[in-house]
Amino acid sequence: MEPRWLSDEEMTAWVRLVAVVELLPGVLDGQLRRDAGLTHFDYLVLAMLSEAPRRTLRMTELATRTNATLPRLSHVVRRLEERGLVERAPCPADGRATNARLTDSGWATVRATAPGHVATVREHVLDALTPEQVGQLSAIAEALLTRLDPDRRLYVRQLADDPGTCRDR
Amino acid sequence: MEPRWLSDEEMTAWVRLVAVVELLPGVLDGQLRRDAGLTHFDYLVLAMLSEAPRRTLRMTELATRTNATLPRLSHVVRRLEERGLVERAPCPADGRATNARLTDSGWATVRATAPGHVATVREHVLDALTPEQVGQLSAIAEALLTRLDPDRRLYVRQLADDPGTCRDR
DNA sequence: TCCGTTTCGTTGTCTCTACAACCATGACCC
DNA sequence: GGGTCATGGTTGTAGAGACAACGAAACGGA
Repeated sequence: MEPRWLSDEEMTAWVRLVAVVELLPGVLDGQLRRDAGLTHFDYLVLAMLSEAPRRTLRMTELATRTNATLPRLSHVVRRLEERGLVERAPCPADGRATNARLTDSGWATVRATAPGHVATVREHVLDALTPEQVGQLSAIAEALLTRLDPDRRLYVRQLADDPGTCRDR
Repeated sequence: MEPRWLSDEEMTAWVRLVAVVELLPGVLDGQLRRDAGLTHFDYLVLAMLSEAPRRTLRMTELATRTNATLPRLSHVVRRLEERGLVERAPCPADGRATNARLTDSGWATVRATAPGHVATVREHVLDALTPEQVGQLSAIAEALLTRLDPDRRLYVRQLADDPGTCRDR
């Protein structure tokens, strides 16, 4: 059962996409590590918390918003907690759940780090594209995510009424 | 020095791109690991060798074509050699250089693995896009690579007369 | 109430990657 | 020839992710 092979156009697009996927994390990690001792994933965790009400999210919700598995997030949050950037506390309403909260120190770190990070994103990604291409990229990435994450469990969604935090009943 | 912030369109595109970059490697690694015990990067190394004349490339050239650093490649090739998929031999023409060569076993592995890998690429990436979007993706990725790898040292290029292999003088 | 199942999260182990240090060879130049 | 520098590659080690196993709390019937 031979599969449908790739056309030249498809092969070119695929090779380039693979190269981007291989190189982009290194660029992001490099800048953040030099400037703040953070992984890009660390930054993502802190950023998601910083945007949440009370700077607090449940681990599961945080994993969803950072496209991560729970074990991975657990390790990362433990390390961030050891550095004083995040706190963990059991959820009063659900004994199984844990709330992660951004500390003042973590908040300060995010604020100090964001400008450099945004500059890097501009320099290496957005400013390389025309406004039209930014729109195309958005649509393409959205289409890919429907295949990469069919259940739509991951990546950001509307937050209308669910704060994602575990509070008192 | 506040940086230029991101517009809504830019932010959306960026968030989605980050999600793709986060999820795609897992999908590729997962299928290849289950079916062949290979990392996607392992597969890339084997595939590049399989397309080279005499199934042989110098380590530096192989690193270029796989978008990898030399230390990383060195570790990977050592492990592939331990599994009998690749051989290393000093280059007769340049005492510093090492030629990596795909063994018959490695060749068989590539041939056996390629169909499943291509099917995965189709299913999770290319078939999610219209032909027009494939072209857009190609152009966008090309534009990004000029920023991510300004020296153009990495990723595939024309192979006109340079075989990339170190042979006898 | 009791038992089975699901959900939530942590931990241990193994593999892989990044980074820096290192060694050997070749190239250049006086 | 003998410095000096550049190039090609390997190795050691420390850190981060994948995966599986585990435990604890909630839920859902019988």
